[in-house]
Amino acid sequence: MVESIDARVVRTREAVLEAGARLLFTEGWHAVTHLRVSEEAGVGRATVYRHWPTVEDLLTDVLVDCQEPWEARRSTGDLRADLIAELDTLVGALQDSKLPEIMVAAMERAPRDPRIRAMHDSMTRISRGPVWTVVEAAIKDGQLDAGLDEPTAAAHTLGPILYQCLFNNTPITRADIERVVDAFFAAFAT
Amino acid sequence: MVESIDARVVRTREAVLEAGARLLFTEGWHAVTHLRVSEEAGVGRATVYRHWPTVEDLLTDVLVDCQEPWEARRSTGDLRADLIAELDTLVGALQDSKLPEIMVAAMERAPRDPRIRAMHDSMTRISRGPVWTVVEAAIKDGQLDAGLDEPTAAAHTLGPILYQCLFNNTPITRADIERVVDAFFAAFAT
DNA sequence: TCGGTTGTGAGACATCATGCCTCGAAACCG
DNA sequence: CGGTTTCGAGGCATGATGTCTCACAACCGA
Repeated sequence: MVESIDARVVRTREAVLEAGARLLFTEGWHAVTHLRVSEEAGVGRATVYRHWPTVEDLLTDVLVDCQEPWEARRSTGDLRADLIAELDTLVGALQDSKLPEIMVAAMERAPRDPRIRAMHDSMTRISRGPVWTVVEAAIKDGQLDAGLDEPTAAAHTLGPILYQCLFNNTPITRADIERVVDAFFAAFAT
Repeated sequence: MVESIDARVVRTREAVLEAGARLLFTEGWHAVTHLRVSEEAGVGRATVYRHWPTVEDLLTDVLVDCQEPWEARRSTGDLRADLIAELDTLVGALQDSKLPEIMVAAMERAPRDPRIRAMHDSMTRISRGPVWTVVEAAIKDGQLDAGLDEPTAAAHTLGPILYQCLFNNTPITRADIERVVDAFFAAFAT
């Protein structure tokens, strides 16, 4: 038997989460406060507090709400092409959104809030998954070193890309991605 | 002709910057506020405001103050050993201080504050320098690909290490460092 | 040594964001 | 339609922040 939920609650949650996501992805994490979100959503400030007592509650829901499962694309059998394609997708997501800022903000707050840490871990896992799918298959095929595990594979593929994005602060080109993939193969191909 | 500076000013600046650094490296960025710093330094709150109107002013000075030039150690001629040694130093600094938190905090605030961005760039350059010194020498020796530039070399050495530190959140062992260095050589040795 | 100058500490004060609460009104569900 | 629940508006307490004043002590230069 399904609990029926008050239509007002549905409307409120929808409006607030939508406004929260808009604020998060356009102005960034710091803009997501009860006050700003309530204004943006056209909702009473107290109402936002009622549903999400803390900003972390709110942000958690906002992020869960917009984490559509990011599945790995179908393998073409060409290991190099597959890996490049996956990293390309990731880079695309990094380039045209506030994703880096959100990741960094989550990273910064993770040590002080278990829910944020959970979100950060979840984001890490999601970004890592597709790469690992490809790599894992290649290991089974005997094309890559069987000693590779998921964190290590991620560190050697996502690591350089994220470094360039977060520290070098330069746009990531197709050539950059190919260099990363080729370096990865040079190091771990059997 | 040198401007003589009031001894009281010197004392205050010294005490405050020292307290700021202590707070920054033990409790982290978020702990550095005018109030906390003034208490720690045994100085009036208004005095801190007088010298550093904003927290960013304060943090900038604190960080500039503790960025002793981080010079590369003397090359032993053994490329692999030299690179491992440099990365080892970096990892040591990462492990037993709040450095990761500071880097992340700077990263998060950089887009919204030019001074913080400058600090972040400066930290990036400082961390990158020793590695590049080693790599540059190896390129001149013909041991490494002449196409390597500083950002790329950093991405492929510091990138995986920082990824492990910031995303995997696992301690970095000597073996991890060696794997990174070996992967780097496998990819870029001539 | 001394006197004018200047930094300091203590604290008052206004402001703002936050979190909590209450209330009447409106919308909802059965 | 009627009891229940949510909503919006706004009040209130709190704590952090930034500014200001003022008496005092330390400083510097003569």
